[in-house]
Formats: sequence, structure tokens, C-alpha cells
Amino acid sequence: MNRKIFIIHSSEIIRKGINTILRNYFNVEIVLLEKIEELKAFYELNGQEIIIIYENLSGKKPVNFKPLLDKNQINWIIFQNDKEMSDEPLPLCKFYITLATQARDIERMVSRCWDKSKKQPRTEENEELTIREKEVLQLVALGHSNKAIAEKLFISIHTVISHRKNITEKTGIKSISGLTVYAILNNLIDTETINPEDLI
Amino acid sequence: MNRKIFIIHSSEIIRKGINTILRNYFNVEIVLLEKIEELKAFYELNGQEIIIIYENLSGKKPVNFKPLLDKNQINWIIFQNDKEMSDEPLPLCKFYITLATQARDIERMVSRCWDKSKKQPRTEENEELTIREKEVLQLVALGHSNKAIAEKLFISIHTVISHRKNITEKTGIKSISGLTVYAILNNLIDTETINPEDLI
DNA sequence: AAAAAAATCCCTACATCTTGGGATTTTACA
DNA sequence: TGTAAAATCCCAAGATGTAGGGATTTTTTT
Repeated sequence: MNRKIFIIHSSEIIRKGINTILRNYFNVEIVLLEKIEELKAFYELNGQEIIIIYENLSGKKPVNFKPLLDKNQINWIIFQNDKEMSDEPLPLCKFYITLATQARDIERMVSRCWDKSKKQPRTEENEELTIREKEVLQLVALGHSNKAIAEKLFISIHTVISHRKNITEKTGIKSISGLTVYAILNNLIDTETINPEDLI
Repeated sequence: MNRKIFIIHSSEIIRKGINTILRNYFNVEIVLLEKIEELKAFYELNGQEIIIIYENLSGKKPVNFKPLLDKNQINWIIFQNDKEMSDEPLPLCKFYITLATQARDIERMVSRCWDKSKKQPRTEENEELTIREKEVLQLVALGHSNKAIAEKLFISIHTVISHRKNITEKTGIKSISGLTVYAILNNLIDTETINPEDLI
């Protein structure tokens, strides 16, 4: 099931702060919105698991998202300024973020919102890349097209595509930039010696 | 001259939010601190150009950093909660960040802090990327498609393509992997904190 | 030698990116 | 307040990549 996190807050600083914190822990799409109204643009999101983190400064009664996104499994986390806690209990929400909240607290809150359904399996079958796959990955990270890789390795483009499919499957990384970072972290290419401008 | 930005704020959310915003615009070291006392660990920093962004919530009279870091050229920007503006004028500081401050405003403030010392020498035909171009480049390096970038930035895909054309022209880098390496080397993305598996 | 794993090759339909043209509106600055 | 730069938007054709199926031949391993 597709998962998303919406961060709705009027302050760009806070939006980006929470985003930075969550990005490190959760491999899901995070959408930053300034106003609740912008959620309307996502009406078509049905049947998704969603966490909404939204501000409730000045102690107002918080919005109930249920009718807004009815087909989705949603949980929400309320961002509340320390000093302005509402007196009334907040509906369907057990989690609060305050200005002072630490990264690990935020991470824990989001985790709990999802934990009840299921933890990411995180298939660590340790699917090592084969030699050929590493060669292909290296060339991908060096900026070569499938066609160019085929020529360089004296194989057909179909084979290259097959290898890339396997690489994507094993690493779980789809994007070229993700693969590039992976290649750097796994010493398949070297940012010290390689000039980005050399990367065709 | 070595330049640094210190962000001092008790809230991790805000520290990381400002950091995320500034990282996109300034290729300098940014240090995040929770308390002013932690600045002491940097006493040895002499003869540097420093900007300190620190919180002054609850309208207290702000700290004067001058004696603290005397040998440095320092400027500071005060983080002030909207609702709690101090009545007395703040010394030597013309810039404020509030909760509601936008990325562009923060960037401008920091720019102005440094602008007065010296205008960018405009070395060579300094084909600097614009702010928007950097934003797009960052998202490219984070693995997003043009379409996804368009949605994320609330612009049309045509605009994204335009920006990418300009980026390619200015940097001379065509491939996504090359742009990713460029982004890493220019601190637009951070391999320390970003997991390649997060790169969609 | 049989089984398993790796490497090779092929296809189609569709999605996405690139290239090479534009044009208009906003914003910054002098 | 006018100008330049930045940001925005649009099109079409062709290139390239992706997703989903396969299949065959080499190597390795047991």
C-alpha cells in the first residue's frame, strides 16, 4: 500500500525541519503544504496510508480530516506550540509535536502511527550484486545510457536492461541519482577523483 | 576567508529547518547548536566571517556575541517568535527570522549580512545557478522525475524542463548521475544523512 | 552430471526525458 | 520607473528508459 506523509504548517522553517528529520527514517513520499486547503489537490489519493502532521497553534480545535480523505487510512499528528496547548482533548490523535520536540521523538511518533498496521519488512535477503551487475551499475553512475553501456561491455542493450532490472530489484533503488549515491557509498565510483563534468 | 553559519536554537525542528533552507543557497559550513554555551567549543575560530542565527524567544534581551567571539567578523540574525517581539531595539542586528519566515527571506537576510562586507567578486563568467535552479537540481539529485518535481514545487513540468535546460547549460553536465555528484559536491544533498534507498 | 546461479538475449506498450524551438509574467535593482 | 534577470509556461518529435512478460546459453556449485 502506498504511504505518504503530509506536513501542513504555515512556517516553512518548521515544514522543512520536520521533513529533514523524517526523510532520514522513512522511505515514503513526504508532501509539504502551507495550508490545509492545499490538501484538496490530493483528493484523488484513495486507498492510501497517510500520516498528516499539521499545526494547531493558538489552541484552536483541530480539523478533522476524516471526511476530507475518507477512503484513506489516515493518522494524524498535531503540531502544537508548547505554550498554547488546547484544553479540550484532541480527537483521534495521540501524538503531539512541539517546538522543542527532538528528531527521535518525531520519528517514534510517526513509527507508532504506522506500527499498528505493519512494520516495513525491510527484506535484508542480502541480495549481493553480481560482478556484472556492479559493472553495469558503475557505468550507470558514471552517466552512461543503456545503449552506451551495451557498447562498452560488448553486450546487447537488452542484457543491460535485464541487469538494471535486477539491480533495481536487489537494491530497491529506482532512480539514477539513488543508484549514483549507492555507487559512491559502495566505492564503485569515487567523487574524489571523478569530476562531475566528466560524467557524460 | 573562511565563512561559517551558526544556528543556535533549542528546537531541533527549527535548527534543521533553517539548515535545510540555508544549505541550498550557501556553500559554507553550517553548525547547529542547541544552546549558546556550546559556542564555547568554537573559541578557537579566529579571523573568520561568521553569521549567528539564534533564538530570542520570550522577548528577552539578546546576547551580545561581540565579546564572545572578538576576533571574528560576526553578524547575527535573531530568531524571534512572531508574537513575542521585544520592545527594546536589538543591538547591531537588523534581521529577524520569525516562525512564518519563508526560505527566500532567510536567504536574503543571510545574503545581506555578507553583502555589506563584499559583493560577490563575480569570478569569471560566474554561471551561478539561481535559487530555483538549485531547488530543481536538488530534487533531481534526490531522484525525482520532472513530473514529481513540478508537483513538489507547484509549477508546471514545462518550467521544470526549462530549469533543467538551464542547469545543463550552466554546469555542462547532462547526466542525472553527473548532476547528483555535482549536488553532493556542492552540498545540495548530503550523503551522510540521506540514505540512497530514500532516493525515490 | 544435475541443479542453481549468472549472464545473455528478445518483445511490446507505455512513460519519461531531451532537444530546440518559442512566449509571457514576476521580481530585483539601479 | 524602466530594464534585466529570473521564473514561469507551451509545443512537437525523437530518444531513451521502465515494466511486464518471457527464453537460451554459460558458469558455478553441490
